Amino acid sequence: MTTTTSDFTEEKPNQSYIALISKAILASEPKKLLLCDIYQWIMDHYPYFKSKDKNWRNSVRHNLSLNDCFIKAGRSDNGKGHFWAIHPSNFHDFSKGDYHCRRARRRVRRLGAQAPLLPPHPSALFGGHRAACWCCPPQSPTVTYLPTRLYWPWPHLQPHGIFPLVHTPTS
DNA sequence: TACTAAATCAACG
DNA sequence: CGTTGATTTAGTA
Repeated sequence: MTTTTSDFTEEKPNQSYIALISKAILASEPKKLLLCDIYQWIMDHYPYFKSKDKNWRNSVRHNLSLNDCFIKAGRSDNGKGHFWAIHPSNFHDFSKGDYHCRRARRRVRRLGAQAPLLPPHPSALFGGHRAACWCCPPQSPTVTYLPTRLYWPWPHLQPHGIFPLVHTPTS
C-alpha cells in the first residue's frame, strides 16, 4: 500500500528516554550499542523521532551521561565512540520492563539519596573469581558495593551469555 | 503546596 | 561524542 499516511504528526511516545535507550540496548545481541545505533533503533521503532528536529539526540546523550544505569562498555573499533550497556544493577529490572532508575544520577547527587549498588549474584566461581550474571536477579545481600559505575566493574567476570570484557577505568 | 523524576535547552572540551 | 549545568515541566505526596 502507499505510505501516503506518512505520519507527519506522530505522537511522541510516552516513554522515558531511559526506557527507549534501554530497549534499544537490550534488543541488541551483545546487549551493548554505539550511540549512533541507539539513535537508529529509536528512529526505526518510533517514527516520531524521524523528524527533522534532532534535539532528542541531545537528550539521549544527556541520559547516557547522567544516569548511572548506563555504563560504557568498551570502545568501538573505529573511533565511533563507546559502546553503551546497562549497568548490572539495573539489568534485571530493565529486562522486565521496569525502567525506573532508582539509583543516583552521576554528579547530581543528594545526601542520602544514593541507593546502595547491588552486587552481582555469585552464581558460580570461575578461576577464583565470582561470576556475575546480568540475566539473573541478585541474590546476595551480603556484598554492599560495586567498584565503579562507569564501566563494567568486573573485568574478570563474564555475565550469563557472551559479553566482551571491558577495560577497567584508570582513576 | 512542596518534592522529585524526567525533559529540555545549551555551553563546553 | 560525552559531561555537565540550568531551567522547566509533569507527576505525585
